[in-house]
This record gives sequence, structure tokens and C-alpha cells, in this order.
Amino acid sequence: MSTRGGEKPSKSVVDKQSKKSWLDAALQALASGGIDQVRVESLAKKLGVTKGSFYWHFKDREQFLDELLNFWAEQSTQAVIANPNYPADSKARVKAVAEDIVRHDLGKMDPHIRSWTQYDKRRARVVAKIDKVRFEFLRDLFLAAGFSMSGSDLRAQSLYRYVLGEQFISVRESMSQRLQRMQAHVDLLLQA
Amino acid sequence: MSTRGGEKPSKSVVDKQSKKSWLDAALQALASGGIDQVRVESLAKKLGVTKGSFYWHFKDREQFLDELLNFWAEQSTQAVIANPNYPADSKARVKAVAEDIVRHDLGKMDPHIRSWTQYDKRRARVVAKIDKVRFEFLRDLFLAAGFSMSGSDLRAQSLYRYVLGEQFISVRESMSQRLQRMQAHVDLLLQA
DNA sequence: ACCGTCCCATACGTGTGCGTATGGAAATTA
DNA sequence: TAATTTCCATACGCACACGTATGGGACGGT
Repeated sequence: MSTRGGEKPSKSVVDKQSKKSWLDAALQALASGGIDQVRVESLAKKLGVTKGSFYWHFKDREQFLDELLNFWAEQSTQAVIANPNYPADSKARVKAVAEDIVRHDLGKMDPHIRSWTQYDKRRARVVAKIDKVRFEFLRDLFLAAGFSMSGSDLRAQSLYRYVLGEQFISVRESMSQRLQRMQAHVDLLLQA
Repeated sequence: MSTRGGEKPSKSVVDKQSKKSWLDAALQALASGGIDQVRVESLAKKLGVTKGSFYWHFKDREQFLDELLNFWAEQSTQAVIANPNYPADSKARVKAVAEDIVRHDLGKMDPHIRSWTQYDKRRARVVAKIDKVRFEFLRDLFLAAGFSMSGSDLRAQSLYRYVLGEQFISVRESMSQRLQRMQAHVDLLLQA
């Protein structure tokens, strides 16, 4: 809001700020109840504005949902991949990544995303691309750990399915249990 | 419809037939687009009747969705567990069950179910119970295969997460690929 | 001070979906 | 055959949510 500061706020920044707040709120709504909780007017109420803002930034709800999906896609890949500095040892790196995934509950809204996009071909392609990126990231970890391409492929698929399935389990275990179980699973995968 | 036949159709049977058709249609709608596709009037149109029938059989949509969840719960457990005659050899039995799960796409609507019930405590309990039944069924398979309780526990959890995660993958592979991958995964689990 | 653009508020029309009230046809019972 | 029950059709009210039309305040440029 304030024009203070050397660089020009350049109003497009403010624009993007306001636009991003819609997407943030939408992502939160999506995570807490599925795509049918992403409603223009309820989001407006939560943001303390009116639909006027929404239809200024977005053409309609459909285009908004498209942007939402891309918004999720960016966050969900950056969070897993481009994040921290993992151990140098290749096997320890696999374990560290797996632990991060569980600890930060990455993919926590994958059920909602999948349930939403499953039968929408265009949107399913976006999700498929994310799957591909995540999978190849995991596969490279196993490749670096010395497994063959087919062996790495198999193990990455197993691990990725485990991660996704984790989000399904209604009987939420404690974090320590989930971590321990994941470690045991990874140990299995890291065997010759 | 016809009164022909020795036993009385007893009208409650007809009642249940009509009632069941609503649940069948709802389950199909759920599988093809999530819970927000389960609409009274659209189901009525698909069934060729009107809402009059619906509100005769059900109090309101909420109670109907409760029955739908129970309806799914019954079918989803019977399909996995009480079904065929599996091999006598314990390890072969694990493989056969895993193959059946993939081949018949069991749990294909688990994403929709979970996305729907995740933040509804009462309904989440129903799903949790299903998870428990399924898990214990799988765990018993590993127990029979000679693994310890903790080892069977771990392996059943891994397998169950794999099965659920399978439903998430947008990049649908061919059936033969999925079967082969599942077999490889089970082979990993069946190692000492 | 005037103008144009940016950003949002207000108000309205419309569609959709839930639930209800009521009528009625067919079957069952008396 | 008269009455009752079963099952569904019809019609309506209502609330919500989308999208649009329009107005207006703030702000930068001139």
C-alpha cells in the first residue's frame, strides 16, 4: 500500500499481491474441503472484499480454477525438489527426502486435487506432469544410490505410491509412527 | 413388479430395489466426478423418475449421503475380502490378492471418498473402519506367510499405501504394466 | 485541477439445487 | 367395492452462487 521505498511498487505488484491473496485463500479452501469449497463469494467474505475484486482479476471461476491448479503445481514441486541441502551420501539422501515428505505433510491436498481433476482431461494432464516431475526426482535419487534404471524406476514408483497413499489413510498415526514407518519402507527399498 | 412366483415379493423388496437404484446411481456419480456430482435432481433424471421418489425413500440429502457411505463400505470390503478362493500357498496368496486388487481396480473411488470425508469426523470414522478391516486382512496374509507381527504390520501398511496411491496416479499405465509393477513391489515385500 | 486507469463496492438477473406440499395411480387390505 | 398404504409426479418457495452492469474512490500523470 505505501509508496515508501526506493523501488517503484509499480501497481502491478499490488495487483499481483491482491490476485495472489485470492489464490492463497482458494488453496486453503481446497485443502480444507475439496474443490466445491472453492466458492467466489465465500472466498470474498474470507478476504474481506467483494466479488468485484474477483471478477477484476479473473475472467470467471473456470479460469480461476485453472490458475489455482497451476498455482498448486508450482508450490508442490518447489516444496519437494528445490528446497534444502540434503546429505551428500546418496542413500542418506533418499532417507532425508522421505523424512521431509512425511514431516512437512507434502502432498496433503493431493486427494482433493486428484478427486477434482481425475476426469477432466485437460487438468489431468497438468497433474500428470507434476507426477512426472516428482517421480523423476525420486528416480534420480535411486539412480544416484547405485540402482539400475529399471530398479530405480520400480523403487521410485513404490515410494511415490507410498507417499500418495499416506495421504489417504484416515487413521492418522502420530508423526513419529509415520516417520518410523516411512524409514522402514525406505530401508526395504534400499536393499539390493 | 410381477406377483408371479411362490414367495411373496413382499413390497419391501420392491422398496429396497427402488431405494438401491438411487444408491447405485449415486455411487456411479460419485465415481465419475466426486461427491458434488451426487445431486438429487440429476440422479432423478438419470433414473427416469422425479424427486418425489427420492424424498420418499430418504429424509434428505445428508442422510442419503450417510447411506451412500455405508453402501460403499459394504461393497468395498466384500469385494476385496469375501470374494474368491485364493491359492493355498501363503506367498502365492499374497500375490494373487495383489493381482486381484489391481486387475479389478478395487479402490478406484477411494480418492473421491477420502476427499469427501476427510474433514467430516463422523464419516471419517466410517472410512477409518474400512481401512482397518482392509489392513488387517492384508496383515493376516503376511502373518500366514511367516512374518512376525511387526514385520507383517509394516508390509501390510506398505502394500495398502501402494494400493491407495495407485489410484492417485494420473499417468495411467497399461494394465500389464501395473500388474507387473505390483508383482515387483510384492516381491520386494516378501523378501526376508 | 482535470483526466484516465486501477481496483473494488453495490445491485441485479439468472440458474440451480434442496426441501415441501399436494395430488394421484396402483396395489393391498378389509 | 371401499379404504388404506405404497410409491411417485407436479408445483412451488427458497437459498445460494455465478456472472454482469454500473458506480465510485484512490492515485498517477499532465
